[in-house]
Amino acid sequence: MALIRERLTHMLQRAVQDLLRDSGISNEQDLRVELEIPKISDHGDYATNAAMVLTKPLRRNPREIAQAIIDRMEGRHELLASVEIAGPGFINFFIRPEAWADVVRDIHAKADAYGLQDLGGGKRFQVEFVSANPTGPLHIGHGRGAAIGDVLANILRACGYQVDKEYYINDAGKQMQTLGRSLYLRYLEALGVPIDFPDDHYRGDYMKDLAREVVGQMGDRYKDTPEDEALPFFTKYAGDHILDGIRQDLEAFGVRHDVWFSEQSLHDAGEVQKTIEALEQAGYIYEEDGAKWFRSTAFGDEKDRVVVRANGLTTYFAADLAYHKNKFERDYDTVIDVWGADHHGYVARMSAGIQALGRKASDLRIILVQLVNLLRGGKPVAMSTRAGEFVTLREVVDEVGKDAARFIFLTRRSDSPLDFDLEVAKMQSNDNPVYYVQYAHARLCSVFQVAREKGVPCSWSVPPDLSPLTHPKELELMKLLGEYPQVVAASALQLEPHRIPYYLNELVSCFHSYYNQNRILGEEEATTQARLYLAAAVRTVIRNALGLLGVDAPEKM
RNA sequence: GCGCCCGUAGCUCAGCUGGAUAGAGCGUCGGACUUCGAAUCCGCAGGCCGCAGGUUCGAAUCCUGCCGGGCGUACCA
Repeated sequence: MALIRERLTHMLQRAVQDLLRDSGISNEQDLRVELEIPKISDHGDYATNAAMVLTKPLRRNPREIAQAIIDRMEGRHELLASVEIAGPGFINFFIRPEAWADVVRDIHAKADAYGLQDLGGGKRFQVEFVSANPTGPLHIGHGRGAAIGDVLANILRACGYQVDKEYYINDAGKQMQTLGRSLYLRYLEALGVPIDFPDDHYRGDYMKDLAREVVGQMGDRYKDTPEDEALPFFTKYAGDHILDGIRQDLEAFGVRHDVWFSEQSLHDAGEVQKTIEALEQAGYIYEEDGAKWFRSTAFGDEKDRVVVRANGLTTYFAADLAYHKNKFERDYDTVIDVWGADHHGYVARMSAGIQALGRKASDLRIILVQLVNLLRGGKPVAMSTRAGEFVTLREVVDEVGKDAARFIFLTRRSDSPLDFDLEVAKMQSNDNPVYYVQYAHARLCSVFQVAREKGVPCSWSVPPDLSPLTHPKELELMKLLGEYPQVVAASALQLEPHRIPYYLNELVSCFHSYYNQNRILGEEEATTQARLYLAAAVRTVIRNALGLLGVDAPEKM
């Protein structure tokens, strides 16, 4: 049973195509025919700009065109109560009220699968996100990236893409040496050896904790070992344990990556060298001042970039090129990178890189996540990684909760900076948008609980008669429920997870309003049955949408 | 200097890749619980969509130039 929007879209498209063909016009590609829900209910349940868009190719008055389109919409009387031509040439469609019930039956039939669809055709996507250096705990900025990447992947999966979530571990290079040495020094310090701790080492308290841990396990075994011999142990220990902590923090935040990819493994397998050779063969490498340069300007970058320094060492960018080459060799159709916006300067060169390696620019999509300003009571909280003064993601999750933190991160466009005030997040807990949504779910569960206690039937093998659903709020609810798949699809195509929380808010707001005006239980039996059936559909959609967001849908709160 | 992002209600932000009279939450003020959960609902107030041009039937949305804020501009990782 096709949904309202689909049926209407289909009908409209056929009419437009017929009209174009009859006018002797070949298929126009870039016709922006849209079917939207007007802001004002007087403008119909749906409206289209089709006639206005056709003004140019047809060279006719939009209102005339509108009438021609309507005349060509076959079978419209089954679905439409009326059609109007309005304003500059909008066509406003008024759906027969009883048709909306199809949406509710459809939701019951699909249940958990309502909202799932096949846009991707099984195409393989990879979403790489967080990828924080394993040199310290995750902070709140990582949390935002984690929420966005995780949910984006969920949404894409819901749309029929085959998606892997990946974390790139920067476990190579000088920083790891520095990390190991930081731990080594803290270790000695914990054993009472006087040390001089350099400014450019990792100063955070977590290193002291880790050092105490080593002392607990190893005692003074490395106290008299020469630094050169001791360092490999400390480097590995620090890297492993910090990464482990990151994994646990992500877990507590509801994020689980499918693949943890080591940068070091690229070096070990010689892939960095191979990548440079591949670029050389493609003619994009030249030498200058003793270094090897990648000609990224050939693809619109501002300047060329060094891949091998004069001292013979490869740059981080070279490893990143190898990494992306590797991604595509793993047969991903599209690769999505979620980066902090402070890395935006790297977009052009990375795009150049994959193009030089033979991929289309559109095969790599980079989402820039703006920074998070952490506040406490309106005042900025100092965030310095070097000095070790920062609030970790874990602390935030412990303080405000996983659900609230995720929801706050997701209820903003990623390219908009975000103020995250801990005090406000806690103080507001009752007015927090996430509780607003969760409350609706709990409320619905409660209604069903009461219904069961009263012996009112509330599970159906056959849909009840839905004709009692005539209240304006009921029609509005059904209309909104019917839009859910469309919202998920748009969210996937635009890579914009924030649309889901906004939709949820709208749906839930409508439900709360409805609930306050009407009783579900205790009405005449047919009415109660129809309303319960609708309520169950609302609950399903809330639960499905929250599921995409990785936010719990509690039955009680 | 150059590049990217952002300027929408007092505050925080949406505005669906050009549509009709620009929305929501918070905050202010005033209302609604003997009845399914008041963590809710209803109402009032609040705007030259940063400024100025341009594109067209139509601009918060697209283009150009300014103003203001953030970030970035390594043979660092």
